[in-house]
This record gives sequence, C-alpha cells and structure tokens, in this order.
Amino acid sequence: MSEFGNRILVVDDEERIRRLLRLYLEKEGYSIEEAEDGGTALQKAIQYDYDLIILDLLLSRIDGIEVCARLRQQKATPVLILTAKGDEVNRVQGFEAGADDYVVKPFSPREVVSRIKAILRRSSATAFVSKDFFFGNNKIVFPHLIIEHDARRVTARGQEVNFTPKEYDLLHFLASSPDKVFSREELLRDVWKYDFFGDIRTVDTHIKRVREKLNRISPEAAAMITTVWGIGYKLEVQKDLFI
Amino acid sequence: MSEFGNRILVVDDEERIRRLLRLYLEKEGYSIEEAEDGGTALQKAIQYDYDLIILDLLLSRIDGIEVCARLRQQKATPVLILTAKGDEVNRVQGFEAGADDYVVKPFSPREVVSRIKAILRRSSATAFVSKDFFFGNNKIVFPHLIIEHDARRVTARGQEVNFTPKEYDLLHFLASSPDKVFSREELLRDVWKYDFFGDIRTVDTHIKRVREKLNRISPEAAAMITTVWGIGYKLEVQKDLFI
DNA sequence: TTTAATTTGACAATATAATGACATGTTTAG
DNA sequence: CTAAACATGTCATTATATTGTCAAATTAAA
Repeated sequence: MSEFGNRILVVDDEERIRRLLRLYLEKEGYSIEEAEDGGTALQKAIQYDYDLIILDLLLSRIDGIEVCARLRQQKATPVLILTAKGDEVNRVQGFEAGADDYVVKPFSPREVVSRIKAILRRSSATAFVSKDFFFGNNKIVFPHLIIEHDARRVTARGQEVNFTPKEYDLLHFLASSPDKVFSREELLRDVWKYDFFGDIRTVDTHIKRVREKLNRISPEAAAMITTVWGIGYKLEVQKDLFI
Repeated sequence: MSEFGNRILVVDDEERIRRLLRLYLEKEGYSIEEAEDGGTALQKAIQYDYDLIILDLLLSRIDGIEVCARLRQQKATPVLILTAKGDEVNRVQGFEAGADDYVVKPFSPREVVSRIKAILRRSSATAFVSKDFFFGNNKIVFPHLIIEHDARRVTARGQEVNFTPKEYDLLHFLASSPDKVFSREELLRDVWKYDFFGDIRTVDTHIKRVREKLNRISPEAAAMITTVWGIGYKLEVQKDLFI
C-alpha cells in the first residue's frame, strides 16, 4: 500500500455515481480508477493491486456478489459494497462473499469517505500512527467550542450542547474546514445525501437551529457561524481574542 | 501512569515560580520537569507522557491557551493553569481549551499541591479504562460501574448485577470504548456473530434489558447508556470537571 | 430608498426509538 | 429424560424527535 494516494477502484454502472465518488475521493488524495461492469472490474482487480474496491451490487444482482466472491479467491483487497436500501438478501450474500463494509444508497459522500478511511486504517494495522491520529480527526478544538467526533459530543464553555443528527453533521462539517466558506449547494451536497434536491433554504433553517442551541450556552460559539452574504456560511475562527 | 512519583511538567517563564513549584512538588514525591516557553512545552508534552502539566498563561497570553488547545488535540494529559488574578477572559478560554483546573496567582503552594492531588485522583479514576484496557488488566472502572471481564462480573453501587451472555457482551463492548458512539450495525457486527443478519432492532431490545437491570440497582449506571438519536448508542462517562 | 438575501417561526410530514408481548430455542435441575 | 426456567430474537404499537417547506419579517448592500 502506498503511503498516500491510495488506489481505489470504483465499480458502478451509473456514470453519475462514479463521477460523484471520484470527485470526493480525489479531494481526499486517493487515486481513482473506474470500471463499468463486473467483468472489467474483476480483470482490473486481479491485474492491479488496489487498496480498496468500491462495488455497487446493482450492476446486476448476481454479478456484484460474484465479482466479490471470485476476487476473494485470489486477493485480499478490501471491498466496500454499495447497495440499495432494504436489500437484505444481498447484504447476507455480500458479507458471505467477503465484503468489508456496506453502505446503503443513497449515501452521503462524507459517510463513504469516512468509512473508507476506517477500512484502510484497519487494513494497514502497521501504519497505525496515521495522519488522522495526529491531526485530531476525532477532536476539534476551538477557543469556545470543542467537537469530539467519536462521541458526537459538542461542548461550549465546558457544557455539552445537544444537536440532532443533521445539525451535528452540519456543524461538524463546517468545523472540519474552519474559515472556509461553503455555498448552500455545497453544504447540501456534502452534508445531505447525494440525492437530496429539496429547497435550498433548508440549509438556512438548520444553520438557525445550530446557532440557537449554541447561543443558549455560548454566544461566542454561536458567533463563529458566520453568514457570508450572497455566498453562504462558514465557521470562523476568532483571531483577535486577546486584547 | 506510575503508581507514585507522577511526572509533572511545569511551564512558566519565571524561574522563581518554577523553582518554587519544584520545591513543593518534589517534597510530595512528584518528579518534575520544566519548560520555559510554549514551544518547548508542547514538544515535550507530546513526546513524553506526563501525568500533569502546570501551565502559566502569562508565558504570553496567546501562547498559553494555544499550547493547551493544541495539546488537547493530541493528548489527554491533565492541565492545571496558572493565571493572574481577575483574568476572567482567559479563565473561560482556558477551560474551553481543555484545562482541568485553574489557580490564580499569587497562589499558596499548599493549595496548588492539594489541587494537583485532586486532579490526579480524578484523572486516574476516569483513565482506569484506557490504562487497564491497554495493559490487559481486566477491570474497567467507572464512577458508578465496575466490569471485571475475567469473571464477567458487573458491579454497580457495590452490588452485583446479573446479565445474560449477550447483555454482558453488549455492555462490555460499549464499556471498552467509553464515549464512542456505535451504530446498531456496528454493534451487530462486533457483539453478535459475524453471521447475524436479523432485525436491527434486536439491539434496542438488548439495550433495554441492560438498562432495566442496571436501573434496578443504580439509575446513575443505567443513565450511562445513552441513545444518540439517528446514530446508535454509547456508554457515556460522566465528567464532573467543575468543582 | 430599493432590492435582494437572510432570518425566523409555525407546521406538516417523516423518521426513529422505546416498549411489551410473544414465539422459539437453549440450558438447567431434578 | 423431562419440565421448568431462561435467553434470545421478532414484531407491532406507541411515544418521541427530527426534518423540510414556506411565507412573513428582518436585515444588508448599493
């Protein structure tokens, strides 16, 4: 396994999904290759050493499982399976065929990225002093706000603040790239599932709720969520705290 | 953490203060190291495992908070902050950056010593988990709950609580990674056999039973099992940081 | 001041969790 | 060996909480 730029093979018959995954994974520094059908996938997977294979079961129901099972006979490459909701039968078959993880479609790109990181972390037990550890993937600390991702806990002024799932996801996403401005479209794409096409003002409502809850405990923390007029929102780190 | 002779890092730019603290703390059996500025402190703190860090905020106002916050991203070492009288702004920031206690200068050496003892007592109470976990000791100790893995015995309020195998496995699994949230899928995968593909709500039922049994003996212990809405469950460690 | 964008509150539609009752296995005691 | 006690998983029901939409009120920019 290369130290950075892990190679990932994305197998899906929908061009849209392949493009979406490529977009998000390349942003994380992975190197992506694509395959459209099971045959090509299997051939590539055997010929090259990928660090991970993302496999959509809906290629054709039998096909996906079979690719996974036949690959397993020859290689130990981790496999992450994408599958439709409630597709229980395939879930059983998938695990039996040796899949390492499962993601139900529609998925949120962030979730897929984080699961991929988990798989790769697991599969390279030797490299456990990973970048993530040192860069505090788990704990994000700001002057007025602490986010512990494992615990999904947000603390302001030493007091815990309770958020709903979407609220938390939104806040955590903003906090993961402090000072960076995101448009509402971007937020919908990243924090919501990829097939959410509702009202764009939904973002505003959620921002409001996050601010509200933070504000009860710490106005300073609430003030970090900044509106960039005409553009979107960001989580701003105060730099002039010390007078 | 060594049983006696805990290692303490004293960070202060005044030589006089460092000497004073060393004098009193060595008399109590602590082993002292010193750092004169934030950079050195951070470097040492990350490189070595101290049991406590005493940090003077006046190093330079920005520096002290930053050292604390940046340290917190990587380590859980307790921090006691020294600061000038009435420096309210910094006090709030200090706690938010993850300080465990806070002493106003000028301080009485005896007070500092007793606060240090309190911090170390507290931190070893919650840190039992990781320590014992990592060193193969089978005892997981929480304020209201003790789990002895060899004996598969759970004690709350000094009273034994009887669990069925699955219930015990579930509780023990959660207790092995306190504060970490697990989805139902993860729990099924890790606590149940890998080939369990039944109803996901089975987890809920078992959680209910564990809570029920704990609750009869100790509501506090039962309350540790927290539902994270939309995500799953975790076993939460109470943090009574504020005196 | 005008215009466009944002904030906000209320509400309906969804989604998720807690619980109780039951069926089916599995162990234990006699 | 058998019956009772226990453990486990399922499922339907009830109880809660979240999420998205929309339109009116407010605010910012030019």
